[in-house]
Amino acid sequence: MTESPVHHEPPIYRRIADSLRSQILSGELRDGDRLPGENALMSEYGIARATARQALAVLINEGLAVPRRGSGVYVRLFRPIRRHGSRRLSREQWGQGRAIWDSDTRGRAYTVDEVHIERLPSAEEIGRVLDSDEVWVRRRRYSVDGRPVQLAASHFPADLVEGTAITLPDTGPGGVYARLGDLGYSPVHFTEEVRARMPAPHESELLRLPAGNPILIVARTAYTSGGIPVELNEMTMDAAAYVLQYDFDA
Amino acid sequence: MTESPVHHEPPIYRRIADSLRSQILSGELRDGDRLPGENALMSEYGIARATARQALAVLINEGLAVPRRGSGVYVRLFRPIRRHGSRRLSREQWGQGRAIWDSDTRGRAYTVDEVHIERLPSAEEIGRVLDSDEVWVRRRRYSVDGRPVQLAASHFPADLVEGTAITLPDTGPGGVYARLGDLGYSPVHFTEEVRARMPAPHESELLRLPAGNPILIVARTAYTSGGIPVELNEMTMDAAAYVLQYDFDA
DNA sequence: CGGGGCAAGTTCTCTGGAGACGCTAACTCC
DNA sequence: GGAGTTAGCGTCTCCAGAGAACTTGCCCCG
Repeated sequence: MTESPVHHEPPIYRRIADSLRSQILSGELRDGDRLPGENALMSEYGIARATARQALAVLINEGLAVPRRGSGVYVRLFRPIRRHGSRRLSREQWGQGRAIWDSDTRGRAYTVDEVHIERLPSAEEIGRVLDSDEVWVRRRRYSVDGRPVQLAASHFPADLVEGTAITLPDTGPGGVYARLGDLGYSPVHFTEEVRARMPAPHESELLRLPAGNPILIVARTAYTSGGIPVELNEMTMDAAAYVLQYDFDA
Repeated sequence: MTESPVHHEPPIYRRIADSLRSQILSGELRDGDRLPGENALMSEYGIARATARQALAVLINEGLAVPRRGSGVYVRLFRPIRRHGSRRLSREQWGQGRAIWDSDTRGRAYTVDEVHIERLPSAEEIGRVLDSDEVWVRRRRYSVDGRPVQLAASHFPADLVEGTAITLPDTGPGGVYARLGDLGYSPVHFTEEVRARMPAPHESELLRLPAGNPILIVARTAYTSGGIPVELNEMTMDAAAYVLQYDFDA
């Protein structure tokens, strides 16, 4: 019809956000630096407060900035350390990873906050995967420096692990996978990984997250080399600020 | 405003958002349904337009709703299919997964849009991991139904794959891992998985995403059973709408 | 019956203003 | 010098209004 190919300029708030983002990603603004506040943006660009807020909201939304009420908006550049070196992973040791929390910190040990163990009738999907009517469920909460970052629920076929330390809070040296090895289920193979970014439904209390906070869901199933499913693990993680790095020494 | 603030009560826009979210997650509102629009919320709750927009923005932000200009805001419930059954994965077959796009569709074949192959001097980090000065880089773009969803860059030590089909666009039957197997590097072990949610810096053109769109970065390193690193793969995915499910038949 | 144009409905962008609340640093007092 | 208080600053929430841009369905016309 008319001149529709008018290359529309992006709206003001987006141009400001793009400018700030490029300053962050280029290194001009560093992690922890304070972004220009609402008043500064208002006077600098001659815009209304709501527009300035909108520009900052873009960066906050993207996770590049964190607002602190009464103080300002600060850069939160999250540069994950990808790896420490080239190390070979033997499959049995999976699950002994370390967590890297934010870029400037050394690896810190995962700590397990809470452990709940139950014997339950298995839900439909879990029963189908594990081929078992009853399962032992290990629920664990992991924290890094006291901040909860991960919920994990591992399901084991009841008849397989009955009477072993897997049904106890303390699984002993080497953890669950060592106990599975004691039972002859070793090495363990992992399959069917699922990644989904979803708003948190109600797990918020345990992770101390507001409802709707984006979380990363990872499901992993473990099979013995004989093809027997021995574990179904579902991890719910605060994805916005979380990087998990496996770093195997042995 | 005259009323004194109740101590810990969430703001209006958040209460509305919570209400809508619970309707979505409970199934009361289904995928594709139209949410009440700005005008409807304004009259229903007696609020200003900006407040209604703010409530809807929460859900849009969380990925539970998608706005369509001139039409409305629609529920976009993303219910990932977790798994098809219990199948054992042999490690060599990793990389032959299928993608499930949205919950109500059957698995669709990944299609590779673009393939670029280069021999390059390896960047610092890649060189350290692969222990090689030069690498062959395979860049691929994957699409599902014509929509680009994933960029992948796989790096191989140059001396290891020189002259093989790995340096060609078409790697032949079985793909890259079969060719690695031909070379005697089989089975392949994967380690050091990294997950990070980041705003897209500039890859936007290939994935047709706006800058700042959240993407999921996954890095995976492959080692032979002898501990030789043979591949460093970095995947950049549109995480907001993406679920990758590995489903191995053999 | 098909196509073009129009109008209603909806979201998007932006303006201006106001009170509440949290943080911080300067200040006062002991 | 140390501790408590206070004022200023900055973000958070919400109000009211208006034009632009886009979608959709309806109506008119050939």
